[in-house]
Amino acid sequence: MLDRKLLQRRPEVVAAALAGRGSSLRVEEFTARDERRRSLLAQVEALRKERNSISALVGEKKQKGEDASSLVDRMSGVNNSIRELSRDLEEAEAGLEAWMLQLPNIPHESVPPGRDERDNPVLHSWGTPPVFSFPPKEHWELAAGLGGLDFDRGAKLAGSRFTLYLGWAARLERALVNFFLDVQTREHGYREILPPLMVNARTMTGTGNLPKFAEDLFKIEGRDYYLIPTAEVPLTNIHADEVLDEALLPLAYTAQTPCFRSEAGSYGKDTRGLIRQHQFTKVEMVRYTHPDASFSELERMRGHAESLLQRLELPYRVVTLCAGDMGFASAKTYDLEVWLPGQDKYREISSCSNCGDFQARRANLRFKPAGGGKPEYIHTLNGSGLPVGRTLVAIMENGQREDGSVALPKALIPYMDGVEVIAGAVSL
RNA sequence: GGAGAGGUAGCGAAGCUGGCCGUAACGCGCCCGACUCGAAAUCGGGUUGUCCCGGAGACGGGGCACGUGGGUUCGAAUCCCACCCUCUCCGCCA
Repeated sequence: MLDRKLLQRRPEVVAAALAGRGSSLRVEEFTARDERRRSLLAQVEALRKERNSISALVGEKKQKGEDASSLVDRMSGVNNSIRELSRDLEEAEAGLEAWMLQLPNIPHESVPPGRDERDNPVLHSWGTPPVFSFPPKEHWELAAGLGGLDFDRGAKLAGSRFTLYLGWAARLERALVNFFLDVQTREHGYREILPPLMVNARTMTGTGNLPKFAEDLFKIEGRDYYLIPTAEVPLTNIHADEVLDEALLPLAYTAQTPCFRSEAGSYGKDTRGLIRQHQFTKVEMVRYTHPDASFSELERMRGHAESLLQRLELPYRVVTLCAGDMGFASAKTYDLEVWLPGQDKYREISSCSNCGDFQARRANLRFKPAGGGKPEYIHTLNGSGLPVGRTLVAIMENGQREDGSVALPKALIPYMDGVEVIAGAVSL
């Protein structure tokens, strides 16, 4: 949610930002709605003031035992007006609120302009894509020889975009989760959280997943429960409606959770393999920071994600998302793209965003400044560190050998009971 | 699911025979000051949020908020109804 004051005082700033994002919302609509709301509010408040003073007079008279019936008569007229105008005011407020919830965040000034992913500049690259003496396979082709990933039975059990992991693949999934959490908690200072996997609409609204993106979510029928599409949702809402001491900042949380996504808009995309699933495991990072620190904290958090890829010896590059390609709630986003030899291209594996105060306004996340003063909105950041399925894909494709086996990164071997190579004969 | 208790400021807690008690008693915490070489202890003072109007600003005027939403009433933290959540006991359950 954007600051109403900003929309009131500098509508041109918001208009320019919306245009840069390719949004069709028009700021003039805010102005019209807000003016109507404020005019109604002024009327209602004046009437309420009158009601309060009459009511006080009635109280005095009654206490003295005097007759107050003329005042009581006058009050019924005032009350009727209040009732009518309040109804209009409520409608105006609700309409404005609904409109505001549709507004995306404003890109930070350092965000490059652009329409879509083709306009995302590469910040830097790490590692060298491996050279193979044979045509590298995609991960699902490798899995056909190695077992471990049973796409057919996943589909039988649940449907398309569900996969059954067996043996080494299930074990590798668990190894990656443990590896990621160990690094994040021991070395990067994150506190491990195990949040609910279902949350209510209020929580989904806090992060910006509702009301606009209901289509992307799985909802429990007949109940106010939604399956989380990422741990960002519960982690960012942990302190909703709280006022934290400034001394607590920055807070850093991590959690590994299944993520559930309907993938409603992606029919036909990535239909084979693990790249795009309805359910996948992800380790997420969330940071709550002082407003002055959020952009430096974004760099730090991106470093945490990069560190994981480096330890896994996976070549990647970092791109800065252009204004037109950024997510709804983000003020600035870096994507980490890992090299996939089977696809012969870089594919997104981590997204690190600074949402500024956008989510904090929705979720009512504030801190009390150390020197005293009014509560201020916290800045929230989130990043994947890392999604487990896509990491498993990258490990398979980058570590593949001519015989169809897969050499594991050294960092994972302790987590795999010393197994160094996944081959057909491996039994885990 | 059944029975009972409760949801008030950052935290704890009073108020709940309806009207100067909601800038909300009292306690803790926090901030400023005194004492001290300094600190602790002690003493004095301060400390809700939000929205609207006016003002460059210090600030001034007003509305709202006692879990949420309704209702009764001239007037509701206080009475009534529904719902949500927490705690205790019972039942059921991994």
